[in-house]
Amino acid sequence: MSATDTKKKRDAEATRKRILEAAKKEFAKNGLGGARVDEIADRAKANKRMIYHYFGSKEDLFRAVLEAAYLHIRNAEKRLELDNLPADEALEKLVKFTWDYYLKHPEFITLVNSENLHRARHLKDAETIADATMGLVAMVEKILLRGQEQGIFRDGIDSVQLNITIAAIGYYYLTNRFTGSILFKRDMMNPEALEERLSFNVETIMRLVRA
Amino acid sequence: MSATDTKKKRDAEATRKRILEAAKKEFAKNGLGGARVDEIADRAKANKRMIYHYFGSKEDLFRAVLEAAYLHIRNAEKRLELDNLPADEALEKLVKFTWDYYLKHPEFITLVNSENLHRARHLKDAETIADATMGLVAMVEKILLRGQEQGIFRDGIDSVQLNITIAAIGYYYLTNRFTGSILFKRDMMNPEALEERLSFNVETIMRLVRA
DNA sequence: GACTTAATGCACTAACTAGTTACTTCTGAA
DNA sequence: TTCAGAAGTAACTAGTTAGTGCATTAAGTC
Repeated sequence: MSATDTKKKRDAEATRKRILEAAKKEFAKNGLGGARVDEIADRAKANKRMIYHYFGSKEDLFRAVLEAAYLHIRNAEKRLELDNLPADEALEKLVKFTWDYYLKHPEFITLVNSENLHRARHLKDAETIADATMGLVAMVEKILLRGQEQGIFRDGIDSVQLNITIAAIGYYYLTNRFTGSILFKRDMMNPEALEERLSFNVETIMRLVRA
Repeated sequence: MSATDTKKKRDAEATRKRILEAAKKEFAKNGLGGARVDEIADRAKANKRMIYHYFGSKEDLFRAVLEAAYLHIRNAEKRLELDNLPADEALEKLVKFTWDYYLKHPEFITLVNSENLHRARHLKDAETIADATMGLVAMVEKILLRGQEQGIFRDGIDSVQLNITIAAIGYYYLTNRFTGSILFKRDMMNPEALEERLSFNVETIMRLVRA
Protein backbone atom coordinates (compact mmCIF):
# COMPACT_ATOMS: atom_id res chain seq x y z
CA MET A 1 0.00 0.00 0.00
CA SER A 2 1.49 3.35 -1.03
CA ALA A 3 2.24 6.15 1.40
CA THR A 4 -0.27 8.45 -0.27
CA ASP A 5 -3.08 5.93 -0.19
CA THR A 6 -5.57 7.39 2.27
CA LYS A 7 -8.00 4.52 2.02
CA LYS A 8 -6.17 2.16 4.31
CA LYS A 9 -8.60 0.21 6.33
CA ARG A 10 -6.67 1.03 9.47
CA ASP A 11 -4.95 4.34 10.05
CA ALA A 12 -4.87 5.67 13.57
CA GLU A 13 -3.43 9.05 12.62
CA ALA A 14 -5.96 9.63 9.87
CA THR A 15 -8.87 8.68 12.10
CA ARG A 16 -7.61 11.01 14.80
CA LYS A 17 -7.40 13.82 12.29
CA ARG A 18 -10.88 13.16 10.92
CA ILE A 19 -12.27 13.23 14.45
CA LEU A 20 -10.51 16.52 15.22
CA GLU A 21 -11.79 18.10 12.03
CA ALA A 22 -15.34 16.89 12.59
CA ALA A 23 -15.22 18.04 16.20
CA LYS A 24 -14.04 21.49 15.16
CA LYS A 25 -17.06 21.87 12.90
CA GLU A 26 -19.54 20.52 15.40
CA PHE A 27 -18.19 22.56 18.33
CA ALA A 28 -18.08 25.66 16.15
CA LYS A 29 -21.66 25.17 15.05
CA ASN A 30 -23.24 24.33 18.38
CA GLY A 31 -20.80 25.30 21.12
CA LEU A 32 -19.37 22.91 23.67
CA GLY A 33 -22.71 22.32 25.36
CA GLY A 34 -24.72 21.98 22.19
CA ALA A 35 -22.28 19.73 20.36
CA ARG A 36 -23.19 16.05 20.16
CA VAL A 37 -20.55 13.37 20.43
CA ASP A 38 -22.58 11.06 18.21
CA GLU A 39 -22.74 13.74 15.55
CA ILE A 40 -18.96 14.17 15.67
CA ALA A 41 -18.50 10.43 15.27
CA ASP A 42 -20.80 10.39 12.25
CA ARG A 43 -19.16 13.40 10.61
CA ALA A 44 -15.76 11.82 11.12
CA LYS A 45 -16.99 8.53 9.68
CA ALA A 46 -15.70 6.99 12.86
CA ASN A 47 -17.23 5.22 15.78
CA LYS A 48 -18.01 7.06 18.99
CA ARG A 49 -15.81 4.61 20.85
CA MET A 50 -12.84 5.92 18.85
CA ILE A 51 -13.40 9.41 20.21
CA TYR A 52 -13.10 8.13 23.75
CA HIS A 53 -10.17 5.96 22.72
CA TYR A 54 -8.19 8.88 21.32
CA PHE A 55 -9.38 11.79 23.39
CA GLY A 56 -10.77 10.46 26.64
CA SER A 57 -13.79 12.72 26.98
CA LYS A 58 -15.87 15.31 25.20
CA GLU A 59 -14.15 18.07 27.18
CA ASP A 60 -10.69 16.80 26.34
CA LEU A 61 -11.66 16.64 22.71
CA PHE A 62 -12.78 20.25 22.93
CA ARG A 63 -9.48 21.14 24.50
CA ALA A 64 -7.59 19.48 21.65
CA VAL A 65 -9.68 21.30 19.05
CA LEU A 66 -9.19 24.63 20.77
CA GLU A 67 -5.45 24.24 21.10
CA ALA A 68 -5.11 23.28 17.45
CA ALA A 69 -7.16 26.35 16.47
CA TYR A 70 -4.98 28.74 18.49
CA LEU A 71 -1.75 27.21 17.24
CA HIS A 72 -3.01 27.49 13.68
CA ILE A 73 -3.64 31.24 13.83
CA ARG A 74 -0.46 31.94 15.79
CA ASN A 75 1.55 30.06 13.17
CA ALA A 76 -0.14 31.89 10.32
CA GLU A 77 0.71 35.20 12.00
CA LYS A 78 4.32 34.16 12.39
CA ARG A 79 4.55 33.38 8.68
CA LEU A 80 3.69 37.00 7.86
CA GLU A 81 7.29 37.97 8.57
CA LEU A 82 6.35 41.48 9.51
CA ASP A 83 9.90 42.21 10.63
CA ASN A 84 11.00 42.68 7.05
CA LEU A 85 8.45 45.38 6.31
CA PRO A 86 8.33 49.13 7.02
CA ALA A 87 6.43 49.74 10.26
CA ASP A 88 3.29 51.22 8.72
CA GLU A 89 3.06 48.53 6.06
CA ALA A 90 3.64 45.82 8.64
CA LEU A 91 0.85 47.09 10.87
CA GLU A 92 -1.59 47.43 8.01
CA LYS A 93 -0.72 43.93 6.86
CA LEU A 94 -1.45 42.56 10.31
CA VAL A 95 -4.83 44.31 10.45
CA LYS A 96 -5.76 42.92 7.05
CA PHE A 97 -4.48 39.46 7.86
CA THR A 98 -6.44 39.33 11.11
CA TRP A 99 -9.61 40.33 9.31
CA ASP A 100 -9.10 37.79 6.52
CA TYR A 101 -8.28 35.05 8.95
CA TYR A 102 -11.49 35.56 10.93
CA LEU A 103 -13.43 35.73 7.70
CA LYS A 104 -11.97 32.49 6.39
CA HIS A 105 -12.08 30.71 9.75
CA PRO A 106 -15.35 31.65 11.42
CA GLU A 107 -15.06 28.52 13.52
CA PHE A 108 -12.11 30.08 15.34
CA ILE A 109 -14.35 32.85 16.64
CA THR A 110 -17.07 30.48 17.77
CA LEU A 111 -14.59 28.25 19.55
CA VAL A 112 -13.09 31.18 21.42
CA ASN A 113 -16.57 32.40 22.37
CA SER A 114 -17.45 28.98 23.67
CA GLU A 115 -14.25 28.78 25.68
CA ASN A 116 -14.94 32.15 27.28
CA LEU A 117 -18.48 31.12 28.14
CA HIS A 118 -16.79 28.37 30.12
CA ARG A 119 -14.37 30.80 31.71
CA ALA A 120 -11.38 29.40 29.80
CA ARG A 121 -11.23 26.30 31.94
CA HIS A 122 -9.85 24.20 29.05
CA LEU A 123 -7.00 26.61 28.51
CA LYS A 124 -5.93 26.78 32.14
CA ASP A 125 -2.45 25.41 31.58
CA ALA A 126 -1.91 25.98 27.89
CA GLU A 127 1.61 27.29 28.29
CA THR A 128 2.50 26.76 24.63
CA ILE A 129 -0.34 28.89 23.34
CA ALA A 130 0.31 31.66 25.85
CA ASP A 131 3.95 31.70 24.76
CA ALA A 132 2.96 31.84 21.10
CA THR A 133 0.64 34.74 21.90
CA MET A 134 3.39 36.61 23.68
CA GLY A 135 5.41 36.10 20.52
CA LEU A 136 2.73 37.96 18.60
CA VAL A 137 2.78 40.74 21.17
CA ALA A 138 6.54 40.98 20.80
CA MET A 139 6.13 41.18 17.04
CA VAL A 140 3.76 44.13 17.36
CA GLU A 141 6.02 45.73 19.94
CA LYS A 142 8.87 45.62 17.44
CA ILE A 143 6.71 47.23 14.78
CA LEU A 144 5.77 50.00 17.19
CA LEU A 145 9.40 50.64 18.09
CA ARG A 146 10.44 50.77 14.46
CA GLY A 147 7.63 53.20 13.72
CA GLN A 148 8.63 55.41 16.63
CA GLU A 149 12.26 55.51 15.52
CA GLN A 150 11.08 56.54 12.10
CA GLY A 151 8.98 59.22 13.72
CA ILE A 152 5.75 58.04 12.08
CA PHE A 153 4.24 56.40 15.20
CA ARG A 154 3.70 58.08 18.54
CA ASP A 155 5.16 56.46 21.64
CA GLY A 156 3.53 55.26 24.82
CA ILE A 157 1.33 52.72 23.06
CA ASP A 158 0.81 49.47 24.94
CA SER A 159 1.34 46.64 22.48
CA VAL A 160 -1.08 44.32 24.27
CA GLN A 161 -3.84 46.94 24.06
CA LEU A 162 -3.05 47.44 20.40
CA ASN A 163 -3.19 43.72 19.74
CA ILE A 164 -6.51 43.47 21.50
CA THR A 165 -7.88 46.38 19.52
CA ILE A 166 -6.78 44.97 16.17
CA ALA A 167 -8.53 41.73 17.00
CA ALA A 168 -11.57 43.45 18.50
CA ILE A 169 -12.61 45.57 15.53
CA GLY A 170 -12.66 42.57 13.21
CA TYR A 171 -13.85 39.94 15.66
CA TYR A 172 -16.82 41.88 16.98
CA TYR A 173 -18.09 42.75 13.53
CA LEU A 174 -17.96 39.13 12.41
CA THR A 175 -19.11 37.34 15.56
CA ASN A 176 -22.14 39.62 15.78
CA ARG A 177 -22.93 39.62 12.10
CA PHE A 178 -26.30 37.92 12.57
CA THR A 179 -27.77 40.23 15.21
CA GLY A 180 -25.97 43.16 13.58
CA SER A 181 -27.52 42.59 10.18
CA ILE A 182 -30.98 42.69 11.76
CA LEU A 183 -30.46 45.57 14.18
CA PHE A 184 -28.62 47.86 11.78
CA LYS A 185 -30.95 46.85 8.95
CA ARG A 186 -28.09 46.25 6.55
CA ASP A 187 -26.46 43.13 5.18
CA MET A 188 -23.13 43.13 6.94
CA MET A 189 -21.73 40.25 4.89
CA ASN A 190 -21.97 41.29 1.27
CA PRO A 191 -18.61 41.93 -0.43
CA GLU A 192 -18.95 45.72 -0.42
CA ALA A 193 -19.85 45.79 3.25
CA LEU A 194 -16.87 43.59 4.09
CA GLU A 195 -14.50 45.71 2.07
CA GLU A 196 -15.85 48.88 3.65
CA ARG A 197 -15.38 47.46 7.12
CA LEU A 198 -11.81 46.40 6.39
CA SER A 199 -10.81 49.91 5.29
CA PHE A 200 -12.55 51.37 8.32
CA ASN A 201 -10.51 49.04 10.50
CA VAL A 202 -7.23 49.92 8.82
CA GLU A 203 -8.08 53.61 9.25
CA THR A 204 -8.94 53.08 12.93
CA ILE A 205 -5.62 51.42 13.71
CA MET A 206 -3.44 53.75 11.64
CA ARG A 207 -5.00 56.82 13.24
CA LEU A 208 -4.51 55.25 16.63
CA VAL A 209 -0.77 54.85 16.23
CA ARG A 210 0.23 57.80 14.06
CA ALA A 211 2.40 60.48 15.64
CA MET B 1 -53.03 43.28 51.61
CA SER B 2 -51.11 46.47 50.85
CA ALA B 3 -49.95 47.45 47.40
CA THR B 4 -46.30 47.26 48.41
CA ASP B 5 -46.59 43.81 49.91
CA THR B 6 -44.65 41.59 47.56
CA LYS B 7 -45.47 38.38 49.37
CA LYS B 8 -48.91 37.87 47.90
CA LYS B 9 -49.54 34.24 47.42
CA ARG B 10 -50.63 34.87 43.84
CA ASP B 11 -49.10 37.49 41.63
CA ALA B 12 -48.84 36.67 37.99
CA GLU B 13 -46.75 39.70 37.12
CA ALA B 14 -44.26 39.11 39.91
CA THR B 15 -43.86 35.46 39.02
CA ARG B 16 -43.31 36.35 35.39
CA LYS B 17 -40.65 38.83 36.39
CA ARG B 18 -38.89 36.38 38.67
CA ILE B 19 -38.82 33.83 35.87
CA LEU B 20 -37.41 36.36 33.41
CA GLU B 21 -34.70 37.41 35.85
CA ALA B 22 -33.78 33.84 36.69
CA ALA B 23 -33.73 32.91 33.01
CA LYS B 24 -31.46 35.84 32.21
CA LYS B 25 -28.93 34.60 34.73
CA GLU B 26 -29.13 30.98 33.65
CA PHE B 27 -28.94 31.74 29.92
CA ALA B 28 -26.08 34.14 30.51
CA LYS B 29 -24.17 31.57 32.51
CA ASN B 30 -24.68 28.56 30.28
CA GLY B 31 -25.92 29.76 26.93
CA LEU B 32 -29.20 28.73 25.36
CA GLY B 33 -28.15 25.11 24.88
CA GLY B 34 -26.52 24.73 28.26
CA ALA B 35 -29.28 26.39 30.27
CA ARG B 36 -31.61 24.11 32.20
CA VAL B 37 -35.30 24.85 32.51
CA ASP B 38 -35.46 23.15 35.91
CA GLU B 39 -32.64 25.36 37.12
CA ILE B 40 -34.51 28.46 35.96
CA ALA B 41 -37.64 27.33 37.79
CA ASP B 42 -35.66 26.76 40.98
CA ARG B 43 -33.86 30.10 40.78
CA ALA B 44 -37.18 31.86 40.20
CA LYS B 45 -38.73 30.06 43.15
CA ALA B 46 -41.40 29.04 40.70
CA ASN B 47 -42.54 25.80 39.23
CA LYS B 48 -41.38 24.63 35.84
CA ARG B 49 -45.02 24.48 34.83
CA MET B 50 -45.18 28.25 35.22
CA ILE B 51 -42.44 28.77 32.67
CA TYR B 52 -44.43 26.93 30.06
CA HIS B 53 -47.60 28.66 31.20
CA TYR B 54 -46.13 32.13 30.70
CA PHE B 55 -43.62 31.63 27.95
CA GLY B 56 -44.61 28.54 26.00
CA SER B 57 -41.16 27.09 25.44
CA LYS B 58 -37.52 27.39 26.38
CA GLU B 59 -36.78 29.14 23.09
CA ASP B 60 -39.58 31.64 23.56
CA LEU B 61 -38.33 32.34 27.05
CA PHE B 62 -34.91 33.00 25.61
CA ARG B 63 -36.44 35.35 23.08
CA ALA B 64 -38.20 37.27 25.86
CA VAL B 65 -34.98 37.55 27.88
CA LEU B 66 -33.02 38.72 24.86
CA GLU B 67 -35.55 41.34 23.87
CA ALA B 68 -35.69 42.69 27.40
CA ALA B 69 -31.88 42.90 27.46
CA TYR B 70 -31.69 44.85 24.20
CA LEU B 71 -34.46 47.22 25.22
CA HIS B 72 -32.71 47.84 28.51
CA ILE B 73 -29.45 48.98 26.97
CA ARG B 74 -31.16 50.99 24.24
CA ASN B 75 -33.20 52.82 26.87
CA ALA B 76 -30.15 53.49 28.99
CA GLU B 77 -28.40 54.98 25.96
CA LYS B 78 -31.39 57.19 25.23
CA ARG B 79 -31.30 58.56 28.77
CA LEU B 80 -27.76 59.86 28.20
CA GLU B 81 -29.23 62.85 26.35
CA LEU B 82 -26.13 63.32 24.28
CA ASP B 83 -27.84 65.96 22.16
CA ASN B 84 -27.31 68.54 24.87
CA LEU B 85 -23.54 68.10 24.99
CA PRO B 86 -20.67 69.39 22.84
CA ALA B 87 -19.84 66.82 20.16
CA ASP B 88 -16.52 65.65 21.61
CA GLU B 89 -17.91 65.35 25.13
CA ALA B 90 -20.96 63.51 23.84
CA LEU B 91 -18.87 60.95 21.99
CA GLU B 92 -16.54 60.38 24.91
CA LYS B 93 -19.53 59.97 27.19
CA LEU B 94 -20.97 57.32 24.88
CA VAL B 95 -17.70 55.39 24.79
CA LYS B 96 -17.49 55.45 28.57
CA PHE B 97 -21.14 54.54 29.00
CA THR B 98 -20.85 51.58 26.64
CA TRP B 99 -17.84 50.29 28.53
CA ASP B 100 -19.50 50.72 31.92
CA TYR B 101 -22.68 49.08 30.72
CA TYR B 102 -20.87 45.97 29.49
CA LEU B 103 -18.91 45.88 32.71
CA LYS B 104 -22.01 46.10 34.88
CA HIS B 105 -24.11 43.80 32.69
CA PRO B 106 -21.86 40.97 31.57
CA GLU B 107 -24.97 38.90 30.96
CA PHE B 108 -25.83 41.17 28.04
CA ILE B 109 -22.67 40.12 26.25
CA THR B 110 -23.23 36.44 26.85
CA LEU B 111 -26.81 36.61 25.66
CA VAL B 112 -25.78 38.35 22.45
CA ASN B 113 -23.05 35.78 21.89
CA SER B 114 -25.52 32.98 22.39
CA GLU B 115 -27.96 34.57 19.96
CA ASN B 116 -25.28 34.89 17.31
CA LEU B 117 -24.25 31.28 17.78
CA HIS B 118 -27.83 30.53 16.80
CA ARG B 119 -27.67 32.87 13.83
CA ALA B 120 -30.04 35.40 15.43
CA ARG B 121 -33.05 33.21 14.82
CA HIS B 122 -34.85 34.55 17.92
CA LEU B 123 -34.48 38.12 16.74
CA LYS B 124 -35.77 37.52 13.22
CA ASP B 125 -38.73 39.88 13.51
CA ALA B 126 -37.75 42.11 16.40
CA GLU B 127 -38.82 45.30 14.69
CA THR B 128 -38.93 47.27 17.94
CA ILE B 129 -35.34 46.55 18.83
CA ALA B 130 -34.10 47.28 15.32
CA ASP B 131 -35.90 50.62 15.44
CA ALA B 132 -34.40 51.43 18.83
CA THR B 133 -30.96 50.59 17.44
CA MET B 134 -31.47 52.86 14.47
CA GLY B 135 -32.32 55.55 17.00
CA LEU B 136 -28.88 55.07 18.54
CA VAL B 137 -27.28 55.31 15.12
CA ALA B 138 -29.18 58.55 14.48
CA MET B 139 -27.95 59.88 17.81
CA VAL B 140 -24.32 59.23 16.84
CA GLU B 141 -24.94 60.65 13.39
CA LYS B 142 -26.09 63.90 14.99
CA ILE B 143 -22.98 64.02 17.17
CA LEU B 144 -20.80 63.53 14.10
CA LEU B 145 -22.58 66.32 12.21
CA ARG B 146 -22.26 68.68 15.13
CA GLY B 147 -18.57 67.91 15.41
CA GLN B 148 -18.06 68.48 11.70
CA GLU B 149 -19.81 71.84 11.82
CA GLN B 150 -17.54 72.82 14.67
CA GLY B 151 -14.58 71.68 12.61
CA ILE B 152 -13.30 69.30 15.27
CA PHE B 153 -14.44 66.06 13.52
CA ARG B 154 -13.57 65.00 10.00
CA ASP B 155 -16.37 64.13 7.62
CA GLY B 156 -17.11 60.95 5.69
CA ILE B 157 -17.44 58.81 8.79
CA ASP B 158 -20.13 56.13 8.60
CA SER B 159 -22.11 56.31 11.83
CA VAL B 160 -22.94 52.59 11.77
CA GLN B 161 -19.26 51.69 11.48
CA LEU B 162 -18.49 54.08 14.32
CA ASN B 163 -21.20 52.57 16.48
CA ILE B 164 -19.89 49.09 15.78
CA THR B 165 -16.36 50.15 16.63
CA ILE B 166 -17.35 51.78 19.91
CA ALA B 167 -19.09 48.57 20.92
CA ALA B 168 -16.32 46.34 19.58
CA ILE B 169 -13.38 47.71 21.54
CA GLY B 170 -15.21 47.28 24.84
CA TYR B 171 -17.16 44.13 24.05
CA TYR B 172 -14.21 42.12 22.75
CA TYR B 173 -12.03 42.94 25.72
CA LEU B 174 -14.69 41.87 28.17
CA THR B 175 -16.14 38.84 26.42
CA ASN B 176 -12.67 37.39 25.94
CA ARG B 177 -11.39 38.32 29.36
CA PHE B 178 -10.91 34.69 30.40
CA THR B 179 -8.84 33.48 27.45
CA GLY B 180 -7.20 36.92 27.28
CA SER B 181 -5.99 36.84 30.86
CA ILE B 182 -4.29 33.51 30.20
CA LEU B 183 -2.86 34.22 26.75
CA PHE B 184 -1.57 37.71 27.50
CA LYS B 185 -0.39 36.59 30.94
CA ARG B 186 -1.95 39.57 32.66
CA ASP B 187 -5.04 40.00 34.80
CA MET B 188 -7.36 41.90 32.51
CA MET B 189 -9.96 42.53 35.19
CA ASN B 190 -8.19 44.33 38.00
CA PRO B 191 -9.22 47.96 38.48
CA GLU B 192 -6.04 49.42 36.98
CA ALA B 193 -6.30 47.21 33.90
CA LEU B 194 -9.93 48.22 33.40
CA GLU B 195 -9.15 51.89 33.77
CA GLU B 196 -6.24 51.60 31.36
CA ARG B 197 -8.42 49.88 28.78
CA LEU B 198 -11.12 52.51 29.06
CA SER B 199 -8.69 55.36 28.36
CA PHE B 200 -7.23 53.40 25.47
CA ASN B 201 -10.72 53.04 24.05
CA VAL B 202 -11.52 56.72 24.43
CA GLU B 203 -8.24 57.55 22.72
CA THR B 204 -8.99 55.10 19.89
CA ILE B 205 -12.37 56.64 19.14
CA MET B 206 -11.32 60.28 19.49
CA ARG B 207 -8.37 59.78 17.16
CA LEU B 208 -10.66 58.03 14.71
CA VAL B 209 -13.03 60.97 14.39
CA ARG B 210 -10.78 63.99 14.86
CA ALA B 211 -10.27 66.27 11.86
C1' DG C 1 -71.06 32.59 49.26
C1' DA C 2 -71.27 30.37 44.88
C1' DC C 3 -68.96 30.65 40.45
C1' DT C 4 -65.45 31.52 37.08
C1' DT C 5 -60.97 32.03 35.72
C1' DA C 6 -56.24 32.25 36.29
C1' DA C 7 -52.18 30.66 39.07
C1' DT C 8 -49.75 26.86 40.94
C1' DG C 9 -47.84 22.18 41.99
C1' DC C 10 -46.67 17.35 41.36
C1' DA C 11 -45.63 13.50 39.06
C1' DC C 12 -44.86 11.65 34.77
C1' DT C 13 -42.90 10.52 29.91
C1' DA C 14 -40.59 10.14 25.78
C1' DA C 15 -36.54 11.29 23.86
C1' DC C 16 -31.86 12.08 24.22
C1' DT C 17 -26.90 11.84 25.65
C1' DA C 18 -22.13 11.00 27.48
C1' DG C 19 -19.76 7.31 28.36
C1' DT C 20 -18.95 1.94 28.64
C1' DT C 21 -18.86 -3.13 27.98
C1' DA C 22 -17.74 -6.75 25.44
C1' DC C 23 -16.62 -8.07 21.32
C1' DT C 24 -14.44 -8.60 16.35
C1' DT C 25 -11.00 -7.46 12.90
C1' DC C 26 -6.74 -6.07 11.23
C1' DT C 27 -1.55 -5.22 11.25
C1' DG C 28 3.10 -5.92 11.69
C1' DA C 29 6.94 -7.91 14.19
C1' DA C 30 9.27 -12.11 15.41
C1' DT D 1 2.71 -18.45 10.37
C1' DT D 2 1.64 -16.91 14.68
C1' DC D 3 0.03 -13.84 17.91
C1' DA D 4 -0.13 -9.68 20.78
C1' DG D 5 -1.78 -5.48 20.71
C1' DA D 6 -4.03 -1.79 18.35
C1' DA D 7 -8.08 -0.26 15.58
C1' DG D 8 -12.71 -0.54 15.09
C1' DT D 9 -17.90 -1.73 16.00
C1' DA D 10 -22.58 -2.33 17.94
C1' DA D 11 -25.50 -2.45 21.60
C1' DC D 12 -26.24 -0.98 26.06
C1' DT D 13 -26.65 1.89 30.54
C1' DA D 14 -27.57 5.27 33.74
C1' DG D 15 -28.67 9.68 34.10
C1' DT D 16 -30.70 13.85 32.27
C1' DT D 17 -33.97 16.96 29.94
C1' DA D 18 -37.79 19.61 27.68
C1' DG D 19 -42.27 19.42 27.88
C1' DT D 20 -47.36 17.70 29.75
C1' DG D 21 -51.66 15.96 32.05
C1' DC D 22 -54.28 16.75 35.59
C1' DA D 23 -55.65 18.10 40.01
C1' DT D 24 -55.67 21.91 43.35
C1' DT D 25 -55.87 26.51 45.12
C1' DA D 26 -56.56 31.35 45.24
C1' DA D 27 -58.71 35.90 43.55
C1' DG D 28 -62.07 38.61 41.72
C1' DT D 29 -67.11 39.13 40.41
C1' DC D 30 -71.87 39.08 41.01
